[in-house]
Amino acid sequence: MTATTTVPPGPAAPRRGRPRDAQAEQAILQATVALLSEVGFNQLSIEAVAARAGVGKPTIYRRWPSKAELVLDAVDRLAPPFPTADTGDPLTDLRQIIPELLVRLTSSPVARATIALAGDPEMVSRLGERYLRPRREATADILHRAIAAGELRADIDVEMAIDMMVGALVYRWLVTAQPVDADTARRVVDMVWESLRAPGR
Amino acid sequence: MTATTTVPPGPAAPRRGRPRDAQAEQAILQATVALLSEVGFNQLSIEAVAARAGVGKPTIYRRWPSKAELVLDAVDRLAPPFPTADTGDPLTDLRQIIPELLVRLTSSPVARATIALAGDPEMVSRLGERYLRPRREATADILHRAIAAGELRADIDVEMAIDMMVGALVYRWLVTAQPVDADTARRVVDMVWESLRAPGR
Amino acid sequence: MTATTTVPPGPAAPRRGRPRDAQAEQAILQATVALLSEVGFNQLSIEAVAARAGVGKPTIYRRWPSKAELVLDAVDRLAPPFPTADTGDPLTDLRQIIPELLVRLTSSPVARATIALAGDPEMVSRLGERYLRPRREATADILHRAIAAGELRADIDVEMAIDMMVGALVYRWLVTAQPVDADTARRVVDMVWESLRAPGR
Amino acid sequence: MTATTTVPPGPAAPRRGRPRDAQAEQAILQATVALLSEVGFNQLSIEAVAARAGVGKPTIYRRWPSKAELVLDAVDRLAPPFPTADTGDPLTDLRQIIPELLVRLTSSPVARATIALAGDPEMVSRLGERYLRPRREATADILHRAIAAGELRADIDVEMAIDMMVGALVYRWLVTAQPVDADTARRVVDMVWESLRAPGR
DNA sequence: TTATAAACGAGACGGTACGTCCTGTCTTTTA
DNA sequence: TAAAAGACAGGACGTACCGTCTCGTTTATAA
Repeated sequence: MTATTTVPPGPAAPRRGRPRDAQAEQAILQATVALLSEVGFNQLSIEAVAARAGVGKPTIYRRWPSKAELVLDAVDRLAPPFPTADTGDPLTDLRQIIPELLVRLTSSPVARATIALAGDPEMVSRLGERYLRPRREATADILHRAIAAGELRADIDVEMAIDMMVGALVYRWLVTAQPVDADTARRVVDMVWESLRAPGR
Repeated sequence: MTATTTVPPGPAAPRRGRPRDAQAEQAILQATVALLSEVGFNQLSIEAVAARAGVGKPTIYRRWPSKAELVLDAVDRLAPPFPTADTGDPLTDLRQIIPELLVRLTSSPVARATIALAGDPEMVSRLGERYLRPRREATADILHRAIAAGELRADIDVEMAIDMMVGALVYRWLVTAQPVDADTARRVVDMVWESLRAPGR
Repeated sequence: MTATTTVPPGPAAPRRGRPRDAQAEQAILQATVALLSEVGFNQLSIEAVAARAGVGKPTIYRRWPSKAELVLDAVDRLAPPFPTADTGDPLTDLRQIIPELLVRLTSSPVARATIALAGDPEMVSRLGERYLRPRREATADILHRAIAAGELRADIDVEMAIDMMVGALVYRWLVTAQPVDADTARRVVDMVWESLRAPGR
Repeated sequence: MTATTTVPPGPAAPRRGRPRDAQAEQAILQATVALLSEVGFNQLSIEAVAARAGVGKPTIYRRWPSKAELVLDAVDRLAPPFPTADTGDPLTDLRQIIPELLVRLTSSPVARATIALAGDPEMVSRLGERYLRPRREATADILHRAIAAGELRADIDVEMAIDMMVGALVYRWLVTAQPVDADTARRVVDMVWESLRAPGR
């Protein structure tokens, strides 16, 4: 999604004047990502992004009102494509989707930089809406399928289950400052699955 | 612990010249905490801290080498006192210690500001050493007692169990931007406990 | 004269395409004059002129290559109509023409703005050619008539005499930042006339 | 005179904190003068002055609130030392002082740049107070001595006489964009002197 | 009548400079 | 000798204009 400040009123809005340069936008986002992984969020300056992208500063400010918004867009643009799985077996799906998601996330060059956004509550909710929600919903679907199939208890708190799986891994990554490997991720999935299993299965 | 750059050579060292003003140090830390909760880590400036504390900038730089170190100290100084529990029953202990810890943590005015420190891997490890480790170890002790008592399986990964409990709650707090209440924390504890219980108990 | 960059090749050149909008030109010049008297030459921006005139910036740049040229044209367009006099008596003519000229000049809203153009030698010569020369020549004519009539000495430096009259008044206006009144102007004329009078008259 | 914004309250005011660097001030004024003669007032940027002087921009803004004030000070600092004369004969004094003053003024590398200041009435009065007034008064003294000696009429307007001499020459320099030579200046002095001479001398 | 050509307003473009704020250091006076 | 005060060189901020360049839309002559 593009962070245009003025949204065109409709599909047939003519947008007078010279249109915005799509190449410039690409160059800015790429420069942002490159610099994020080089110097981190706090040391990132709009000035440097403009220089690296070969673009004037106003061209950046015309599109994004702040550094945080720019980084939000850049991270979003660069987010690893969401892994999906529907093998018919929910546990297999989970064992595939969660490790892949977390491994990708925590090995992304901008992942840690993204954390700095979490200092601002507003940014957290923006990140949540654009980045986390779709991934959460896919995971929730799998769990609901498992409940429908009788594999998991019917009274479980699906949201909490997701928080346990994702939270444990993200927290571990954050605190230990080391990437999360697929094996660890799978063990977490199994532990949570075990604690939610329907009795007698 | 105070981050003095020049450590006194011994307990009986007279330290020539005018001694450092302990009041100034207090004022600086208090001003830091106040500003952290007002404007957040990213917007916090040494300049503003000095002004609010009624202190010169060099007085701050003499004691702390960077904004991050200053914040680290301020957060540490303000950290809620660590809750302990040893009722004899490990589950009761966990049900007491974890909710109290998390509720305090996530309602602290500087909690969110602390997150911003996580953007810098160096700061993460510093935070971990000074703040998280003692709390982790107390929790690990409880789990080890439970294993020794035969209440939990002997082959469990204690570190991972802690990450699941704490991570789930921290992640939920971060992502939903809402405080964590004692009831939610207790449910997480119970879920994890259940998944680790020794068979037949 | 309008400072068109591309001069039409002749009076009967049809110039294909849409002709330039005369209304736009008027609006631009008027906006220029208005802004000149409001903010002065140095603070005048093409951007503001375009906005005030309800015109795009290229429409201005298409006609005038620089701010100085635009202001030159605007000043020229607004110059007070040149007073003339030929009563038969040169002193009477001078007493009429010089005060009127100077009073008009120094009370014009753009007069002071014009001074700023004098910072650029190129602009000075342009201003001289277009604005000052015709007025100078009319004044010189009067002095020459006076010489021919034997009222002034034959060996006087006419150019210098003009500089004394006009220069004294312009300088006074510039330095005292007050308008020049007709009475003062007439006294200057009389002083200079006196110092140039033919002996025995 | 130095354009310190905050004037020390008295001669014995200690002024706590690090004092302003006199070398920096010199470097700034010299850089200003150099750039003025290179690019003129309108093209002069504070940025370039700071770079040339090897100084941070705030160091300039701490001392001078605007480009105009800085230039005013630089011009003042560079003003040619005021020529004086008191030979006993007022006409000789005038013939000496006026040409020297005007020749110096109009040949200074920053003279034309100074003209741009005249676009702002405020600057004109500042310039007048600091630069023109003392020179005017010296000239007025000579004329008053001549009146007292009976060489000039008692009823003359001294201010106007000065405006005629100085104004004619400045105007000529401005309009013809050529330097004023000593001979021309002397002829102007003589013309004005002649028109003011007491009858019978 | 239909191209073709040029001007129109709007507004984005790469830039430069603005004047402000903050950085981390250095220098002075006071205690 | 550390304190406060405050100036220092430097660098990034976000803004205002610069002068140029598309855009899509008139408006007029030429084919």
